[in-house]
Amino acid sequence: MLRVFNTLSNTKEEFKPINENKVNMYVCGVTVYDFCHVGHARSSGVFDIIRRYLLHKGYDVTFVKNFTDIDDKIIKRSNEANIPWTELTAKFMDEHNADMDSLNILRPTHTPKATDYIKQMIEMCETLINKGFAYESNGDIYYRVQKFEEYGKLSHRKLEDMMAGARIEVNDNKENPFDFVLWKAAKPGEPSWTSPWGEGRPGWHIECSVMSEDILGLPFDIHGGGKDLVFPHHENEIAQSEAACGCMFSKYWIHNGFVNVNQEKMSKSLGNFFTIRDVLKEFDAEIVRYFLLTTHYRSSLDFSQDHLLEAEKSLNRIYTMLDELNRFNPGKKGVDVTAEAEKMVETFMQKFEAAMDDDFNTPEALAAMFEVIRETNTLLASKPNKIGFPALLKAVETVFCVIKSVLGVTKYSPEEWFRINLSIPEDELNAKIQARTDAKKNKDFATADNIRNELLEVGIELQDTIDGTIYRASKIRTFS
RNA sequence: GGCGACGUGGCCGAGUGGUUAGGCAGCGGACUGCAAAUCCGUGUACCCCAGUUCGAUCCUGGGCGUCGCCUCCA
Repeated sequence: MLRVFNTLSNTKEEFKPINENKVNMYVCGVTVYDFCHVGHARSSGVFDIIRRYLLHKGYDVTFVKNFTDIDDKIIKRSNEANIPWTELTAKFMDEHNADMDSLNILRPTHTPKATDYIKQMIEMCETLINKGFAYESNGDIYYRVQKFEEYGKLSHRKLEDMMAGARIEVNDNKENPFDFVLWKAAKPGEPSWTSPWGEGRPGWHIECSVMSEDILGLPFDIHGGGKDLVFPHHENEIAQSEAACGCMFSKYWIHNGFVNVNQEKMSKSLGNFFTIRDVLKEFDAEIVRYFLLTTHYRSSLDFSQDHLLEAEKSLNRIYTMLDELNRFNPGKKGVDVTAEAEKMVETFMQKFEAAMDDDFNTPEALAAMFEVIRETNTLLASKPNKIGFPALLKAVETVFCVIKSVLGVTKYSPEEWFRINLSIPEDELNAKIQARTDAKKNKDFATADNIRNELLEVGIELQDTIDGTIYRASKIRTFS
């Protein structure tokens, strides 16, 4: 039984989709005016894994992630760069997609853009005005927060409490300082659309209300995003959508924790962010993806080079096992490990699903995977015979098929993984390995060790096995 | 000021009212020409104080500390 933590109830709840086998989910995407940073990677990674696990459970998942392609920051940035805002947003949508692809994040089923839904946003404004939930003021349209009795139910705060500690700016156009804008009148020179209230453009929150309803219908199953969106963004979405339709908006609300740098939230405003692009120059995308799995999605995740290096070592351990498995030649002698292999898969599946069923506990799921790795290494050391080895191979394939499809890591073959960072031509390397093998044959261990040390300095590690010498290349890093 | 989260062994990080998380690093052993990889063994861990309990790291109350939301933000 899958249990998910619902921000709305502040508890883990049994997950029961509204329609049998169908899951509709909507995740808030990015405002496209800059490159994505690691915080975006986390959010995207988290919801990708949630989606993949739901698929694994057999659900038919429709996954919507929007692009916010009109807002103050976009206008500002396009003015600064002196390029049309549409060009700016088109560029960063492409860049966003490239980053997400490299992180092995499945493309959403739908990726609506706010500006494609202007008409529907105007209609929702009209509906809300007609129902008394919104009002016009100098060409702006505001949501009348006090009219929506349940306002605050997601973020668990009361309007009165918020008013008491209010530290928000006074705006003469508003009836109440917590009223938020649905539609704003255009200033001269700004991009704008024609509306019943004159030229203007949409406020931020309304796009998600409109696009989710248009594509998924109401209510839908899961609405997600970063923790920082709980208030005001998601609270406001609920107010708009539930007031407009008179029904439930989303059944489950899922929010991911932040990425921290030195105990502080990584954010644009603090300026302590790393773009995905920059991190990928130093670390393979799979390392970044694995790193995201090492902490539960609701906790904050501390971003540092050390943690990425640890993630890399963990992946090395995984690929080492897979490599040794691939290279193993079973003999006539040996043991039949069929029973152990079958038991191993069974135990893994049980532990893996229990972990993921418990609010997508990926660190515990990884622990189950590492148990398979140790067990497999042990079984390999016991020399499986021609009957036992295929059973072991099949068992490991079954396990890693799940790891690949749900967690989205170990997409490489071991050969690829240990070759990504090869720093010298392979011919040259093979020649050196041959020279060392010759030296070893002549008991000239000094020469052999020199060659080995020389290669180690360029990131290539040699290992002697029964079937000859193999190599593993790792990235030479300039820092630390 | 209002609301909330967190504090686990050298580091990271799950979890539980009494019985092994897992990874990284360290130490001892096996293996190796030596290594590496791997396996085996190895750690008086749960911020402080009080309470509930036969028993609390896990429950309750208080304290200290860190962080987040309340303004754009994944």
